[in-house]
Amino acid sequence: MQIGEVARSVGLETSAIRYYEAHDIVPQPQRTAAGYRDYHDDDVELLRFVRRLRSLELPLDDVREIVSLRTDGQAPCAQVRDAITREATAIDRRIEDLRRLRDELTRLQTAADQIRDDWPTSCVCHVLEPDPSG
Amino acid sequence: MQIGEVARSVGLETSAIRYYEAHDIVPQPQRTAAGYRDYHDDDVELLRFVRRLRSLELPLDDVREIVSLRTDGQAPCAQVRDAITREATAIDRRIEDLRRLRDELTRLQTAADQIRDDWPTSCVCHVLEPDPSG
DNA sequence: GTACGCCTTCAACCTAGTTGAAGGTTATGC
DNA sequence: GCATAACCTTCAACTAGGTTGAAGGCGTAC
Repeated sequence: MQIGEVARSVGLETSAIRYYEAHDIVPQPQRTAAGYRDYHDDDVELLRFVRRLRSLELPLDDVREIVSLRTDGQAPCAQVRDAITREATAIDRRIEDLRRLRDELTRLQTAADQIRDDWPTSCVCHVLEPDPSG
Repeated sequence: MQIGEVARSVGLETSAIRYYEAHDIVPQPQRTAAGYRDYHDDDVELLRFVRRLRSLELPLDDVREIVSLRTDGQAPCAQVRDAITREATAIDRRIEDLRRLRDELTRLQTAADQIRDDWPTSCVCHVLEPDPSG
């Protein structure tokens, strides 16, 4: 199976697959006589697994560890569990940050709408002056 | 005023200030005879303004445009308004994505907790198998 | 004179790939 | 037998927004 077909089947770009190989996320596949990558079903399954882990936005370092356990025949359950917990915590933090930021942008938009009525005697940028974080 | 003092005053790293200068976000400050950057009050104000825009996570390209209008003596209100609107939209999308992702991680954690009771006959990684997005 | 803390530039590194150049391979049609 | 298209190969450079580190100069105090 050529890389393009694998890519379409798994839902990755060929460049991403080569990238994973170059960065030791997945092992190197066999090659044809012409030097083309030649993937077997197991390789495709592994790439599908990687795509799944990345779809959870797990960092590649975590993915590398998990995949290496799996290809060693060990169950990477504990590592997957830990990685998911870490990622969930990080996402909670990020959502909270973004929510605060979104509220601030809304406040600025509201203030800007009011200021527009005074145009051109006032400027929306004055609204930016008070920086709460220092 | 030396760069270190400016950095402490404004709340930026010295490396970030040099980065902004190198990438034409802010104009180059004067130099002392020894080649040290020498900032005036206006420069510091401008850097504070940049920090404020970045605290809203506006992209540097937007910041560059807004700052260049301001240093030309024009009111960058319209651009600030547009940039804030774009950023708010992007943040809404990102929050929605993260929320979905967070829900999926929660589901996985729940499933993992149930599977742990069956250990070692089952593996949390089986929970990963169904990939909803293809 | 030397120790410390500041400053300088430049290059490399970070994440997770994407894009493009230059060139080799395979299949199809004529 | 050859053109053409659609694959594939490697390698380098680019993305965003900086941070980190090396190698060296400057300023002041002891």
